[in-house]
Amino acid sequence: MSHTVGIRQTQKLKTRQALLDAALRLLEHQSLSSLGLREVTRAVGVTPTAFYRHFDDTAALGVALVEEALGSLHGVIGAILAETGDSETRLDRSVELITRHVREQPAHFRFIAREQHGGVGRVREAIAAQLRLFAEEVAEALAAEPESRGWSDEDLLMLGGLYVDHMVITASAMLDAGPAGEAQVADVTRRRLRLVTLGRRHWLDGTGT
Amino acid sequence: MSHTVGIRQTQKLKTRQALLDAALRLLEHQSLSSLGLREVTRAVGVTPTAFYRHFDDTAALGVALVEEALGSLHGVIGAILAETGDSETRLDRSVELITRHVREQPAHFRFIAREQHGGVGRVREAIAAQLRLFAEEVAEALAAEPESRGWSDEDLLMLGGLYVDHMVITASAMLDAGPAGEAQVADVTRRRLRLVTLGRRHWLDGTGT
DNA sequence: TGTACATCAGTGAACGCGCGTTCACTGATGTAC
DNA sequence: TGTACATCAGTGAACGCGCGTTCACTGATGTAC
Repeated sequence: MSHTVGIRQTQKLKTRQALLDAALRLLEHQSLSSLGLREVTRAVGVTPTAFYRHFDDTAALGVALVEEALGSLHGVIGAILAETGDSETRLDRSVELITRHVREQPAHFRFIAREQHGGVGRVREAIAAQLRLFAEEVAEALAAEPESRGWSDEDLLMLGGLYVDHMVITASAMLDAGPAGEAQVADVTRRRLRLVTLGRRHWLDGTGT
Repeated sequence: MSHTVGIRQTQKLKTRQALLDAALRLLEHQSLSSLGLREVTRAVGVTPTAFYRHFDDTAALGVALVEEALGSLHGVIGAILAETGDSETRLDRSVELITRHVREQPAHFRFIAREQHGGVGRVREAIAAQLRLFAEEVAEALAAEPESRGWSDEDLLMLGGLYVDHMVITASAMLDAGPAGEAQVADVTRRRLRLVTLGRRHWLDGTGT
């Protein structure tokens, strides 16, 4: 029962993480399909063959990066939406949240934006699956709000997807704009979300509810 | 004055177009940063060195593809928005237009979606410039509508950008969904646009206009 | 129209280089008794 | 606790291959007279 993780496993995980970190850094200026296995191992300081102890190929490493980038975000958006306050306040909080995450983890967001429609199928699918999950989580959180009375599940999912797509757009616009243009991107995003909120409020007008 | 284009120039343009066509086909399953110059010339049937008579490198070829893919769309969106009819009809027409273009030119749209945030800076910039232009054109067309009375230029540009971003999202969603899922993507897009239209209608509520 | 020269799109050989993958290996860590 | 064997993360040499780019070239097209 003395399972104190083990020196071997600890070291292996450390190398694996080093490979992921090095790859993420290299991917800031190129896309996954042109990332070389040797390039990554060289950056870490291990032999090319060591790579195979951790991943089958660079596509598998990419899938692991998707998990690392998006896995920790589950629940975060739902938590924001579950907050109280008027719509304007919550909207500001949402934009702040994205801004902060992008500022703290730019490489992760750049990777997701780049590979969402990139050349590696398995990675595209992994990202799509995570974003679909997000959309469903947001839809579920929206369903709990009084403003959603009378909304069909389908329409809630449509709105959830719209919010998620806007998160991605905003994140990648901020990366493109850099720190200097961050405030302007945040401003445009707030106005877009305000317009969506208005649309949401009048969605059922004339439906007789 | 006998400038009947010239055999030499005609042949050169033909080869250039063949390079563009071959590249576009190869780019359906990979991204530009991993596209090889030799791969393209091999597909066309010319020697690798012939490539340099037309482009400095694959990035330059990518920029030419951006022009080919988006250059012809200028005015098209404005024309749709300039049409008359109730908002629901025009919305249907817009979604039909995107659907048709994507079905007819899937490779071009896939290329744009893939390289919008891809690994090649010059191509990213070329796409961003074109999309910014589209947003401005849409904003201008919107400004001419009576529904836009009281709107600031800034808000019109925000709305134009929102429409353009949704075009791109829709196009890439349709490519991901394939012919089978096309109808469903069109349906969700229509509902999203309907929500945006509602928001637009109530944008100035409480402003005193 | 005919001739002599200039242009230039495409050729073909050659280069050095880094790639992904294989293989047998080493030596520290883990396990059974 | 000590010993003998098993495991396995990382090594290092080797392979065949396709890459981007250079260079001097060829021969059809274009131009000047």
